[in-house]
Amino acid sequence: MLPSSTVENYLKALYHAETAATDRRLVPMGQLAGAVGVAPGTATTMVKALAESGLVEYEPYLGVRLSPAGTKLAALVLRRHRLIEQFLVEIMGMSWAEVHEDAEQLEHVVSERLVDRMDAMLGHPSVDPHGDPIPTPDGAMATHSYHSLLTCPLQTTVTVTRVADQDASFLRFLEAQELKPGQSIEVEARDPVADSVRLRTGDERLITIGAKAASKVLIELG
Amino acid sequence: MLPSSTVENYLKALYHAETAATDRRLVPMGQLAGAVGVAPGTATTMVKALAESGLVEYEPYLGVRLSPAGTKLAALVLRRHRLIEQFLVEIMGMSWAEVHEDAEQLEHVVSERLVDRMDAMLGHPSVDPHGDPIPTPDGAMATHSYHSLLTCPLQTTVTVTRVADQDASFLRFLEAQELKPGQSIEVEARDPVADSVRLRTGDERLITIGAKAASKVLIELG
DNA sequence: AGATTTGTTTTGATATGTCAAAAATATATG
DNA sequence: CATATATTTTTGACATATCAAAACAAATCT
Repeated sequence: MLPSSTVENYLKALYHAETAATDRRLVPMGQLAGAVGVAPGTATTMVKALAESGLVEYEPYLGVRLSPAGTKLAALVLRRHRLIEQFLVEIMGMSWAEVHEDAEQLEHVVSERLVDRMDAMLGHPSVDPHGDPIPTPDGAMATHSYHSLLTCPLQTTVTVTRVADQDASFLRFLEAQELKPGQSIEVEARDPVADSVRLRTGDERLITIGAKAASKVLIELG
Repeated sequence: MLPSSTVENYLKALYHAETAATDRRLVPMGQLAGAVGVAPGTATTMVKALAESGLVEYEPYLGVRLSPAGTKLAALVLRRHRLIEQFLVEIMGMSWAEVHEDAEQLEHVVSERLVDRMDAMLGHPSVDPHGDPIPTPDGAMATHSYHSLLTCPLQTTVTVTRVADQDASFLRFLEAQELKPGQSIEVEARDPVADSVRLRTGDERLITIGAKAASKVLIELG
């Protein structure tokens, strides 16, 4: 039986929660419920069903983690999602700030045939418009540990490679400030008291952003 | 409240049933249930709910017809469906025989933004790959009465303009026989006893097809 | 430790969409 | 026109996914 879009959304949320966490602990139910947007009790019910199907491992009162099967399924959903985003931007000329919602719907209905076709038209891309890696058809995802504008060395040219946030207004802000993946910048200074980071963009403009925003802009040295 | 895909499918089935019928009678429940692929009782329940929402007019034991509001909604679903099919064929290079299933899923989730973008990329097409007319954004559909290979004059050059069937193997057959919309042919003869129609294709091949198949190939004179 | 707060599970309901089979109605046949 | 056949509706049930609020467990704080 193929997983409903509801199941796919729970698995995706778990995948994100697990990769966001530094350690390998269980994801608490409250967090999962919040991520999926349901009441806590609903998440409990659903997780018990997922455990029944072998997609997750569930420890009552402690939390839940994806099983190998669940991890693979989640990766395939992400593959669809990210290929769709790349397609919407590259082929259909949509803004990287507005494709997330569309991809969120389409990821549950596109056929494998369609995904393969998009993949081919895009030349088998390895990342989506936000720099997120696109898993392979067998569910393997390149894992890369990034610096962010909050952790990288100062006064050094770095390249934005990934943005860990899908919020449209944040993405539009980054676009306006020339902070999209691929663009080069330099961190001038950080001010822990003001909770801010001062940047010098490629065209020599100086801008200051908050620490939380800075932590979402992932970079590579050079 | 926006209509679920289930509702959209019922409306679409009714639209097809109504335009397929020569007269303007009510669509019987059994036919609707068959078209949607549910048990008769299920259709009754659903139709009562649709009537409640003002999308159909329901006459117990007699049948059901779309209300003006229901007709418009159905036309908008068809608009999405047909634009998607055209997009999959023209932009994504998929076969006209295989796009129906994908469109059937996508039609319920594409955003208006996405539909508009496809429409623009395609140059605001008036028909889809099967020659079916694409309704306008306000739900207006060009109605055109066609001849078919079963009713058109003999020994006269005609152009295939529309195919009233979505079956993949039938469409592949037509493609192989050079009977896609746009291609010119001539009806040599009809044999009522053998229930067949003999055609001369553009490249002078002679082929014979059954009357039922012939009735699904719609044409224009010249 | 005992009490409070926080987080989780259970319980009882609800909404949507579906089926099988019994009951009701309409249509066709002799 | 009365009965047999078709179709349609009703009924009772089920699956999925959800919530609110009560019950329960764990962690935290004097």
